[in-house]
Amino acid sequence: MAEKGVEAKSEIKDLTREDWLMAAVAALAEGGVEAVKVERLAKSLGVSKGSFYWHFKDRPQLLAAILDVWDADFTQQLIDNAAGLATPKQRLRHLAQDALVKTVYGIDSARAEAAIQSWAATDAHVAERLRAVDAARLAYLEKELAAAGLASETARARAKMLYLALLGLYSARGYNPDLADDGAYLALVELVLE
Amino acid sequence: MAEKGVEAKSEIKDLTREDWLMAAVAALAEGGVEAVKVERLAKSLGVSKGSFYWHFKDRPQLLAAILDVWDADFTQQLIDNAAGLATPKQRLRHLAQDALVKTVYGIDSARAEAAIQSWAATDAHVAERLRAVDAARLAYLEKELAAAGLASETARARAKMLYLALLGLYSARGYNPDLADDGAYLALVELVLE
DNA sequence: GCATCACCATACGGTAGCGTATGTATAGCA
DNA sequence: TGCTATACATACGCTACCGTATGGTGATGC
Repeated sequence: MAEKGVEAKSEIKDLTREDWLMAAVAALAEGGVEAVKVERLAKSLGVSKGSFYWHFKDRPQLLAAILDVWDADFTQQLIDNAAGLATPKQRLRHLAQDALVKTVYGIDSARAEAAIQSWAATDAHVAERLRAVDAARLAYLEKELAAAGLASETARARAKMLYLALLGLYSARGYNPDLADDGAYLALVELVLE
Repeated sequence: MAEKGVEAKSEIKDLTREDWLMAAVAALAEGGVEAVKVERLAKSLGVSKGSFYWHFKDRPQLLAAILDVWDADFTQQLIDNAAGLATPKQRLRHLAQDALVKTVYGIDSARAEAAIQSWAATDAHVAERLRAVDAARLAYLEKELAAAGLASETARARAKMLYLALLGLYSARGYNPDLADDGAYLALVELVLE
């Protein structure tokens, strides 16, 4: 009786490692690292934690995998997406837009970033990885600002302004949407470009 | 034999409610809300939790008291300190300096702020109080920027820029001192003032 | 048609944390 | 010398976690 197509509609299928990972990232974005608990995720996925320990060695391994997902899917593509445009100003504006609207796999990347930020404040490994990401983003901003005609010292300072404001915006998204004003941020981009 | 001066040097004195509170605020600044645990604080204070439950009803009451301390001692004085200066630009510059260097009771107020920020992302009561503080700070910045000669729409947008960047700087202080660059922030203040 | 393997459930021991109940030491005071 | 209040210690039951051990089940190979 049961149809055997490659994928039946929504049969009670086994979970994949990615299912667990995405649930974990979602939990991180919503409640911070302290919300990423094995047994809570299991309940939210409708399985027991026996499933988790099949796909992962332990909780630290899950947390490390979360960072990898964030690094690969939430971080890299930002810069890549803008690379095609002609002028530095266009690229910077496009990058700002991207940084503001992005949701990946249905997860608000701003809240994920904010969660990782505060996570980094208490975990040296996370701090190290985050610093690396920050450095890459800052270097890119600085480069484009210099290409847009700013002196190198000015470009460096203004890159930090842009990035600090972005971090603040990510932080504010979690509790104060009125403050987390995309328009204000875009206005800052214009201001920084003179 | 025992001297009975009002305060002997450092006898094994009983703790006060304030001792507990300050330890709690310090723990919050260093490890976030999740680090504010009754039994951990007790150990760090060299007493048992019997002491805690003498001074406080329960943990929620401690957390509420933390917010009160932050509100009163970390928030209000900032604006008050700048009030005496002559021109709006002077007041804004002084305010920026204050926001950057402030440590209260030996606690880095930036890290405390960052902790409260991420706390607000998962607790509606905290979010509400933080929004009120944000609104007051923003209103002040906007007022001074307008007094410095900016059009009202511009003043509002630039107040948000300044404040978002400050939040970002607070966030970065916890893990990336190079990014949390006071100089860049002060340069932003100047840029915003044209 | 039976063995194997992928995937999951169940049950367990252990820790950290909360709040409560109750005992205890000390100081002030009568 | 006893009475009382303050400030803490100790011991308890409870919950939420982690990780492990072990058993079950359904699909697949042969």
